[in-house]
Amino acid sequence: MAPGLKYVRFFGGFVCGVTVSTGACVAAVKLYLQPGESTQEKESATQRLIKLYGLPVDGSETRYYTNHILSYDQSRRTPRWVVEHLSEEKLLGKAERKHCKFKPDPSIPELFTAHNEDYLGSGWSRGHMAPAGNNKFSEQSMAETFYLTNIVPQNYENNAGFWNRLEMYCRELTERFRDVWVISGPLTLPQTGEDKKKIVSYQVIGKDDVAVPTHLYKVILVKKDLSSDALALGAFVVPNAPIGFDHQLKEYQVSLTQLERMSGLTFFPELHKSQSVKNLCMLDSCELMDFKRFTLYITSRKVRGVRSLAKLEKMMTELKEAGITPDEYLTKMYFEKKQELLEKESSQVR
DNA sequence: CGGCGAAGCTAA
DNA sequence: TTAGCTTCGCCG
Repeated sequence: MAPGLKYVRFFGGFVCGVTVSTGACVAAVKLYLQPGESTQEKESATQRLIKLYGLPVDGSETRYYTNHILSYDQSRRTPRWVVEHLSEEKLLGKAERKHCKFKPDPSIPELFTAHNEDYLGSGWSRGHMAPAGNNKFSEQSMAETFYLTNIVPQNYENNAGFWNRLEMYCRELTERFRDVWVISGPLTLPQTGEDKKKIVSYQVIGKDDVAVPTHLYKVILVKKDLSSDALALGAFVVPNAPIGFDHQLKEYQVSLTQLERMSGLTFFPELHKSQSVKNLCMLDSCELMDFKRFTLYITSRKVRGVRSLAKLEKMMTELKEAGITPDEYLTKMYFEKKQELLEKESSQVR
């Protein structure tokens, strides 16, 4: 392939691709034309550099998807931040994650993208920043959350456990607030050694050296209704490690300023400090599902997808052995599934 | 809900 | 024969 052609594809792919970032295109063109707009007779060496060869590009421009927005870190092969909006309506649909596949984001140049092979067998799971479960209303938007631009290497237990319950809490907030905005992303925080020196170190995985974050953050901003300006905000920094039911979400709350200092990001630049923003954990509970409720929820999800009568009975037995009594919802689902499987299995035998 | 990996199938 | 995809079963 000719270098010239490769450059064109590269430029087009990542400034003006799927991301619909017309703003970034305009900005890039403007910058490029600036030296030409100069009325000076003699161009400076700097202007010639810009005109002839251009300045470095970091690929961090804002990328727009159907239901999330993100900035990508081409060096770490993970997002820097991912923004999404949640509402009750968006959680109602029927889109299913089983129809989705993790895949490289087609708008990212091959040189800078992560691949599934980086994650598989690495000891780390592929953790969504904008969760699939927030996109029940649209197969398209759910599929887009499986692009690896929205994924970070995440501890299995954390992903399926504490972080999962935090995502559930965000969805629950839509029951009490008209608008819920969430910003999520990875952090590689300095750690103090025995000698008191602070060192930033993080694992990288796969051929693409995908950075494993030490922590994950989530900023939650809620607005009660259309008439009121009242806002509440919570910022959380969670270790990328197993976190049991003996820990509370509030243990991981930090001030927005603290998180901004850690991340190098300004999260709501137009939200003036003067405007009154309440502490989310004062206005709302900030309590995640406890063990019993969580187990009941997970079991009901498993019952929904179970294939054999034997497995169904086994699941219910194990639940009771754990000292958990099925609630009304699970009981109803159990009997429905039992009836369905009885009909199916009897028809197969004959 | 959040994931993984082995088995099985298909196409080149 | 093998790579690549789908199906299936598994776990927290």
